[in-house]
Amino acid sequence: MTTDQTLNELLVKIFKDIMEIEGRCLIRGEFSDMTYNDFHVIEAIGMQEPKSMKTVAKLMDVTTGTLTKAMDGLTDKGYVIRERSKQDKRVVWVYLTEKGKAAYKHHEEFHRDMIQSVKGELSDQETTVLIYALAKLIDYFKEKYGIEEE
Amino acid sequence: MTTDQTLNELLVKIFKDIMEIEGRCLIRGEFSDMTYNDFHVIEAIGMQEPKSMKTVAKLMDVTTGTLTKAMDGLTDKGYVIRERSKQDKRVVWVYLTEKGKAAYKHHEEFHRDMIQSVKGELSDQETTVLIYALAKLIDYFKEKYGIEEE
DNA sequence: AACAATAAATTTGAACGTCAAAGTATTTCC
DNA sequence: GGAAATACTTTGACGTTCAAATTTATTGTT
Repeated sequence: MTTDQTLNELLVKIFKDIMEIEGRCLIRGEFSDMTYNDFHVIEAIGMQEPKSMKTVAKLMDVTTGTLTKAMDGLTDKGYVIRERSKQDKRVVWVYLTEKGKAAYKHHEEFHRDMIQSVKGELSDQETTVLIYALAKLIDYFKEKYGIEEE
Repeated sequence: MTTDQTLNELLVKIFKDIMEIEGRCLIRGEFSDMTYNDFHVIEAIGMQEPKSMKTVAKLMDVTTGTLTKAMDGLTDKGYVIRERSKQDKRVVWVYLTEKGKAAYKHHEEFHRDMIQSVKGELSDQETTVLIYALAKLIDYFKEKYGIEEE
């Protein structure tokens, strides 16, 4: 087995594992009525001020139509509040309820835990190489495929 | 910026990029009638001998019902051949057509390019460390979350 | 040999995520 | 005031997924 094959298989497997672990760890307990996508919407809304639908849709790289549907579910389930702007009545502001903020923190905590776990398993030197390699890969993507920052 | 934040952001970004690039690079030209999922089915079928529906479904971690639907599309589009076994008439064998094999290679090439770019940027020693680090992470995931090999 | 249990695949019905395109209400600009 | 642009929602279509029901075939038991 060449190192190329090994590296490829490891990357593919890491990818798959993280997907599976994220689903398994996030959607449980008080958050079992949520979907994987719901967490990403909540992440995009953020903890700070309200955002317009347009802004959130851009952050997520989806159409506003798609977002409207997702937001229907999140407001029904009590994670998000939708409010028509009074200044500009075309605009709808969305922001997290307390429940929504709890979900945000739950998601954030998962990521923090995962990073801690990763770092706990690696030496400082290994962590450095990992960060370097990932950054290289992102640079390469940007150069070759023109992937832009959001 | 702490290394924790860096690592988290890199991982999140890598995920997003790979999803976007894979979609953008794979589904084009002669393969523009395919979906992202189609490529994963084709990968699971493989270039070698035929596989049963059951086997492919297990490899992909989906129900056979889900796979049947995906396979409907792939046979219609001419990437896969379905044949009922004569030994055991419950079993259906699936295997790639020439077109299917071309799609397999197209997908494989994308991954090879990606790996080459990573390796091109790293020294032999760094590559060794990276492989070691990734393997360690996978072991850790398996232990902590019980993620199993397919 | 008959019958029950098991097995492989397909079908059905439901839910979700996605987009493009059409529709509604509002604002901006000339 | 009217045309164009904007923000959002709705609609219709398709893809992915599952659980559960169904069909067909094989295996195991008595």
